[in-house]
Amino acid sequence: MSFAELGLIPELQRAVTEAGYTEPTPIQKQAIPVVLQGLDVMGGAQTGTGKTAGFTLPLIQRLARHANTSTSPARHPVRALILAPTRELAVQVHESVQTYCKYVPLRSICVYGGVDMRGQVDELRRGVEIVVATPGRLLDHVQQKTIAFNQVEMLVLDEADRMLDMGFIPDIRRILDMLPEARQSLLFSATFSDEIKKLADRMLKNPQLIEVARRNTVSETITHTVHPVSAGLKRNLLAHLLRHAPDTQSLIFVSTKVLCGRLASFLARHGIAADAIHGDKSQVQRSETLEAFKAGKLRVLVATDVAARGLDIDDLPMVINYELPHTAEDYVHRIGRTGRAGRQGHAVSLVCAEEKPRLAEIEKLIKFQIPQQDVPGFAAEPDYDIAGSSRSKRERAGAGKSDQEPSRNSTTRPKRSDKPARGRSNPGIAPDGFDFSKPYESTVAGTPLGETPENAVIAPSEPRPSRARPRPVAVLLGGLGRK
DNA sequence: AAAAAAC
Repeated sequence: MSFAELGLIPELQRAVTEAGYTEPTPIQKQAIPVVLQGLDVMGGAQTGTGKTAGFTLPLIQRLARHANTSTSPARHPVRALILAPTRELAVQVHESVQTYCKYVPLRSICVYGGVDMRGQVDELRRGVEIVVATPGRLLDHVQQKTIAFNQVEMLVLDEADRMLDMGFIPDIRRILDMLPEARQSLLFSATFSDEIKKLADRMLKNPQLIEVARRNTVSETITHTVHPVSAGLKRNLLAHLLRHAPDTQSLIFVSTKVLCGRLASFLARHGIAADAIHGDKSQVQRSETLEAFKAGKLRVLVATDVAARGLDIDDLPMVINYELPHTAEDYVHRIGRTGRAGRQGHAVSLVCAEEKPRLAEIEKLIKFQIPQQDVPGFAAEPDYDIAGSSRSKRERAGAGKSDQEPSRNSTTRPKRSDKPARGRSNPGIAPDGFDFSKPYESTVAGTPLGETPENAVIAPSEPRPSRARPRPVAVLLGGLGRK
């Protein structure tokens, strides 16, 4: 089966061939003919299945029926709207649009926040048929009257379930209310919850259901590994793993923005080309970092779940879950960044005792047990199997050390008990005295070395200069009801 | 539970 057989016009076939594709993926085989007919679509597909080309190609062809070669802006009204939940995702979809528009006289733009509006306004004024956007900035343009929706023929909602999670639904509703009734609409979502169905009812007319690759299944080309490890040794283990795979580019997921930045600078300070991407970084930084990673200038990208879904990085061989995600579904999304398009991929998870329930949930969802592998020198403490009870946490906090009982922390910080208690003999303190498992506590430079395994690879480095912290310790502890 | 997204 070729793209020509799906009914694509020569201009698109040529662009597809030049992009290096010969055979349509299952979702493309299903979606392209249906969209070409002008029907509404409710689509369920994982990322990495070719979903984006599955809707951009027929969308472009529909618009190309009446493409206008005039240079007059008035001849280039907005005719298609594609909405995505994150800026990176919008950029990526737009790249696909641009690739396939190469031999078709249609103009497109990507519109998102965090950057100056003027450039976008100028481009809109010159006339564009296809707008790829994140909802907030799009509404901003509506308010400024720099965009008009009265000629919109097609609407695509990508990653609708994520939009829902992110609270975009009111924005989506407002946009829907402004669009012409007579239009073709496509909705893509990884899950079909009641809320998604409600949105689909409102947005789609007589939708064709397209679903490939059963939801929450993972690619067969990915090998999964769990390394049991105590929380305090995680970053040492990470450095160890990275060192033993020197030519491997990897994407590392953490669950908070603070840890994200700290882990990246920790790795960078130890000679690994690493940077961080998360929502508190400026959009310029986010774009530059992602580009540097894609270009191979960074070996390691540390990310929050901003990067969990949809991001397409070619040939990414390894994803590491520094912390397991809080919902099992996010595991599927995160590791979906590797092993794409039939390639081999590795999904490695560093799991401490408190995360075992999450691991069980993940294994239930993906329907198989992930092999566990102890790394010599980093194996989790004996009570690894005792998940959850605060008593075991307290014991664990002092595990292997008899000289000091860090009772202060273990009793006053119940919510952070999965992190190692602070103390002189805490193995969570690295040789440089930097304990980044404690987001809000400053670490005194020159803290005596903890019990680091013999084969730990952290090189000694300069004591970290003490610097101002965003929030004083006393305030935080007070807030948690200390004493 | 945390993350993301408009100014």
